[in-house]
Amino acid sequence: MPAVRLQDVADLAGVSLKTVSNVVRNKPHVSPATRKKVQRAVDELGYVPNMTARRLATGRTGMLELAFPDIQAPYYAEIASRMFDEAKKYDYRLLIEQTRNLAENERAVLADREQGLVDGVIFEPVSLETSQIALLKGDLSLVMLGEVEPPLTVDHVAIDNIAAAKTATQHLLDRGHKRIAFLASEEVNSSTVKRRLAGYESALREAGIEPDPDLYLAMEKPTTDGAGEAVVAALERGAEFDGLFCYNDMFAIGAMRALQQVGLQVPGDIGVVGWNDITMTRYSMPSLTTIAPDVNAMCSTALTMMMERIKGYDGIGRHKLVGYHLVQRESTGI
Amino acid sequence: MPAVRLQDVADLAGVSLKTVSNVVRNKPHVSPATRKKVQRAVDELGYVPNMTARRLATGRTGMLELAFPDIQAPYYAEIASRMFDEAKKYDYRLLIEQTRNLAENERAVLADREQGLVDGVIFEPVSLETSQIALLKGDLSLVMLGEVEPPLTVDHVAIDNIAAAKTATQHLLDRGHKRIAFLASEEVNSSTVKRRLAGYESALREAGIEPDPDLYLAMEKPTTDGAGEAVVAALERGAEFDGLFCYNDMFAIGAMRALQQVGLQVPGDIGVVGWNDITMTRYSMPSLTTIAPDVNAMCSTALTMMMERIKGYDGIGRHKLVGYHLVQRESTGI
DNA sequence: ATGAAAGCGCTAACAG
DNA sequence: CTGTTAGCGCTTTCAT
Repeated sequence: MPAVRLQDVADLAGVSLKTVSNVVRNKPHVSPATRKKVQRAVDELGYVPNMTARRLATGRTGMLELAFPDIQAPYYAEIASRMFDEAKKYDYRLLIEQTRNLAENERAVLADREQGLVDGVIFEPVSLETSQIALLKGDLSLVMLGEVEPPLTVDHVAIDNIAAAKTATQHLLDRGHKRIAFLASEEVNSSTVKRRLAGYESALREAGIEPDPDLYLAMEKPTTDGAGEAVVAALERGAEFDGLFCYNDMFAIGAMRALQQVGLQVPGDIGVVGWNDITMTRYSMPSLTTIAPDVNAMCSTALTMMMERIKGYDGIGRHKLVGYHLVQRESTGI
Repeated sequence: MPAVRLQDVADLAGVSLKTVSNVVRNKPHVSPATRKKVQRAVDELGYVPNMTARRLATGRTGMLELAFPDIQAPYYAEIASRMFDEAKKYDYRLLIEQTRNLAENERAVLADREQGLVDGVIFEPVSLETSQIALLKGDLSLVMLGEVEPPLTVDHVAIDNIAAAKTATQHLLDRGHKRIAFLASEEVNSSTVKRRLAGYESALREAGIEPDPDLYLAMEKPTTDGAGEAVVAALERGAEFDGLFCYNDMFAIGAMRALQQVGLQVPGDIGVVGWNDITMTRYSMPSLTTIAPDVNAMCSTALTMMMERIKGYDGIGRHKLVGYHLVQRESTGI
């Protein structure tokens, strides 16, 4: 079954190669009669265009890269899923690349594009610094996701982390919790942690509460287990809190499990809030109150900007914020 | 920054295009001196090979497609993650395609390959029938995952679902549970459901228990919520059971949540076993006993077979089984 | 409206 | 060990 080529179809239809090409790509300048004749030959031979050849000729790959830490993290899986759908709208396919939080891999993401594999990269870096990104970017069409400060030339979409963190903390305050702890790992993404911490502190101060450094629960390991361990360690060293705001949902789930294991009730003794609204937050015991970023808007905004870049827009980097809301569930009462 | 080509490097280094090509691809037949000279030119110009052109010339894309229902399902996310790593070993990249359980999409997976985008497809179908797969396959390098009966020409890797279901049921029996229910949705993948049901019934019969049709809990919707609803419905119609074997972990988590919500204890009143050993099973309340397929072996076996197919092996389809084991957690007592 | 010819950048015979 | 010559299959001027 040696691949059938444009020429084969042209021969069978008795027209030139060019005409077949026009028919296949639905270009104008072909008479209906010719079109029909060619179409029949295409069907008969089962012709399918060779994308690689088309790419070489057009210089367009029809492929976008989505690079983030880890496809196994539910939040990223959700982003991937949405991006797949969004890319399809523009007739683009998505190539996923996992950085595993390694600066080395993040660097490779920006360098790889020269391989001509993709037309653009949508990238959520966690380790790479702004200066490095600017350095490596070159003329790559790049859109960044998340909180890392992008270089001036790079488009960027995120949610307002400070405001959202404030919302989460305020919710805990509203529910009557007074001593609220903040659980995070600097290892994940320190600039984002800083923003959420700022929002958390700001909410406390507005309520007349001075943030207690003792209630900043830093995790040793940026994992679900690490979250549980950090909470238990805090309890053991005598830290007292009745509210817990977690950097992400998995940390919150790990923390809730650890709390319940040492006999504390959620939300009875401690109210817990997570971040991301991953699917599992609806099924954890108790279900988890969380900050839900508008992932749909994030993905569609990113793709829109990407398409503009690909089409040639070469202006200064645009910084867009998308919405979020707090979803209240059992972990903060009902 | 107009892309620098092989010829540009050749000009600068003062050698032929072919020699540069040899240096870039680390081929032999190049003197160390020349190699060094060329390398310097490559570095100076920042030359990076154009993959598209290379593909067109070699006919090899260096890309594999992984097609399955849904990247957001934790089990598939795990498979994807492992496959990414495994593919990298062979210098292949992975293109993910979600079928969303639609036969139409599954058909497209098998047809798309002609686009020449990928060298092979690793495919977990749930809706497509064997005959259709055989029809559409053509000369595509294909390896199938999961329980669908593959055509004679197609390679296939799976775990022994009947034996594993038997193991799960036996475990419940061993823990003293007598009336064990089976929770599944025919909609997910009916042939797999049948196999697991067979294993479940076989374990019961060996224990001298006649399977009670009343304890086959069929879900209306193949979702986590659907699992909870099915369990509650069964309880309401008076079904009595003290053990529950679930088609997958998410269903088990949904079921456990529903059971606890109506005041039943897990494992006190009802022992629960899931399937897949997704990460969340370690953090659910209670943590979930589950069947853990050897995903690593599955992925490496699939890739090995794929590489053989790509290299030209054209024999009959090979059917490989990989291992599994039962991981005991709190949902069946400690 | 259709056809002929010239590449896209690279690899792969085949000479030298 | 190095250089020359054809393509890979498609798109795209430029004629016709």
